[in-house]
Amino acid sequence: MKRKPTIHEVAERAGVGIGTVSRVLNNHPAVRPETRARVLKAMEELGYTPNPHARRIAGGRSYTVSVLLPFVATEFYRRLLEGLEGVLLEKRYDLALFPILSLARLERYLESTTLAYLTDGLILASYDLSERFEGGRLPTDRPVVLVDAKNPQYDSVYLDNRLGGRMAGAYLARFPGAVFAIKVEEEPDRVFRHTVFSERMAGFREALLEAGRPFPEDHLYVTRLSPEGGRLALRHFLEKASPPINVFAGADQVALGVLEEAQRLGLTPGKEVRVLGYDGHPFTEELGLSTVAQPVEAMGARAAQLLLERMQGYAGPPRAVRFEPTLIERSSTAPSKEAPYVP
Amino acid sequence: MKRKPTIHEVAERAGVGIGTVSRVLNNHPAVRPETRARVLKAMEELGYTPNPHARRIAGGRSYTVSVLLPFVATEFYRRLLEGLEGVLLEKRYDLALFPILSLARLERYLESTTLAYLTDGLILASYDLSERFEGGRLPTDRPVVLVDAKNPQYDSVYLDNRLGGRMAGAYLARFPGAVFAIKVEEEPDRVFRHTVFSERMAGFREALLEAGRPFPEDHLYVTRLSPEGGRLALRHFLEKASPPINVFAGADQVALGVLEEAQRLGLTPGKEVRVLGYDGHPFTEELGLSTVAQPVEAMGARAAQLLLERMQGYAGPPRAVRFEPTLIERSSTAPSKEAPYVP
DNA sequence: CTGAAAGCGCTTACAG
DNA sequence: CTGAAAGCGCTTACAG
Repeated sequence: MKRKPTIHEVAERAGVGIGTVSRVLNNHPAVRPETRARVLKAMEELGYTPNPHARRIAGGRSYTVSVLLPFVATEFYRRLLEGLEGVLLEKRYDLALFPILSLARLERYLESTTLAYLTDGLILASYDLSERFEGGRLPTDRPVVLVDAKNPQYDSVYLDNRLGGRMAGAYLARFPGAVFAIKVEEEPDRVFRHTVFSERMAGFREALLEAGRPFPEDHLYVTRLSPEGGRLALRHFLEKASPPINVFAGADQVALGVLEEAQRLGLTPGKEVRVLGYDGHPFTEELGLSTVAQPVEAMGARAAQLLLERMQGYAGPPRAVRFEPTLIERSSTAPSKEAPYVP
Repeated sequence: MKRKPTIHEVAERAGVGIGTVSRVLNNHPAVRPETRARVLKAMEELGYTPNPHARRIAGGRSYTVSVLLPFVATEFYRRLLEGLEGVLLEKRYDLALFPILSLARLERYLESTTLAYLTDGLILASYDLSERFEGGRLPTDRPVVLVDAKNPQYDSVYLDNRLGGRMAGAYLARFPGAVFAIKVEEEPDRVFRHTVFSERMAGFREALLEAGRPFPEDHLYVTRLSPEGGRLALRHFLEKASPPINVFAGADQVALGVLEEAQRLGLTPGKEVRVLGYDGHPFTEELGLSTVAQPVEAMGARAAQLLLERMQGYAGPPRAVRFEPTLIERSSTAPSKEAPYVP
């Protein structure tokens, strides 16, 4: 395999100095359009791509951003990364992912030796770090943006999960039949714990209360995040009440299992068993699963923008960007078009 | 926050040239022990740590290794990384983790722009890549080592899962009562599919056959990898046969659910329900869960060694290192000490 | 608008 | 065994 072309070869081919090549690389305005075009062409022909290590050494920027995220494999993080990547790649930034498998690892990430620390900025997903670090601040001088989490010390992009829970409660309260809910359990051994599931459930209870609908304790089923948890939950609920019943599944993954089990039992979703998910993941559409949708990609994109601004020197106070969920009604709660939902 | 110290400051403090500092950094033999000691002391006092970007630029090595692994959060990968880190950190190499969320991402990892590609070597975990890339080779000129996977083109470290399945089958065949098994389903949308669960089950069936024990089709329950899957499985099995029954759970995670459900139903593990897991994860010990244990940490360590050799220039033919599992008998299959298992 | 030069933090022959 | 120098692939004032 032959060596990667360098800036020198590009310069030679384009008939310019290496400084000029560097300028087009960095979108410096002081380059004549024709010159720029020639350089771009040379890069194209050579298959040139800049060496981030050299950029880091020379200019102090490596054009890569670290994303620290929980080591849980869900559609949520897939979508979040899509949102982040969308805006970052466009600005020619690269992402380095750092799944947090343990606290020791997180700390190592933040040590100065590791590459993670040597990137230009950090996105921290889903963790409330205030309890873990002194003063709630990460030991880094790089800009940091939180997403799916909130902290007064950093720019944060988050969803109002309590509102989402309230929407779910108000919606299901309209229907006849008992109301049930599934709460996703936080893993006890998870390095950091996030509170999204509790928040959803708190909002849900509030809304039911306001609607005057009873919600006895044994109408709540707690399980880990898995479709099988949803299956077990539905079996449990059917021992408590007869159809029609209404189930707020707390997460689309779990709602999927409720649908699977309903089908196995010959119960019609949207009729005998109304199921409402949470997340708005792509797969809900083809399943006809009603859901409280989070604009995950948009949240990721926004977080990336905030970080970009910080990396470009913005030094204002921490910003908190709040997103709201949307309830999407599909056949799992409303088989017919007769009664479209109007909040 | 003040700037990181550089090699120059270390040199000055130690009263030597920067070349000498670099030599002790790289364990070059031609350094007088006293000089080395002085330099080390200066580094210590300054809190010096070398800049990997500069090292990469200057010497062609960044002392970081990329680990590409599936984005599935299991104890298995946690242990694997421990094994890898153990030997790599000792040799002053750093790890960069690249969870493979999608095929597009894998390909981007391997493009020359990204940091992943710019590390010194690659560890690829659990994926059989022969179907995905032309000629079964990754588009990189860095050394590559596979772990928990096997490919004739690369150094591979793998477990004999078929043997593990056979051991499980031969072991459970000794007991009275019907034999059941849980097969973990491969996620259809997983970028690459690994075959470990099928291999285990194939070995299991073989051993039962050889032992003359029947294994009807409906004694196999298929589920995703989750404790809840194990709970559903046990309920299913108990509709097919009365205790005592024997369950090969295929994975410790799933076996955990079988134990949970047995407890819920008031059935005694090791007596009414014998449960055998697979993986040998740490949590099995305190649960008293019998399991077919994989030496995951050792596999990781071995893979790291192979990669280290390659990075140091070893150019021999691909090596395949096979590991064997061990059956650990605990109370979930043998409540008393009366009949210790001797294969 | 552009080139030549200095410098980023290292490594590595080259001399001594 | 060790220092001084050249060079890795870039960026960025500095002159023009």
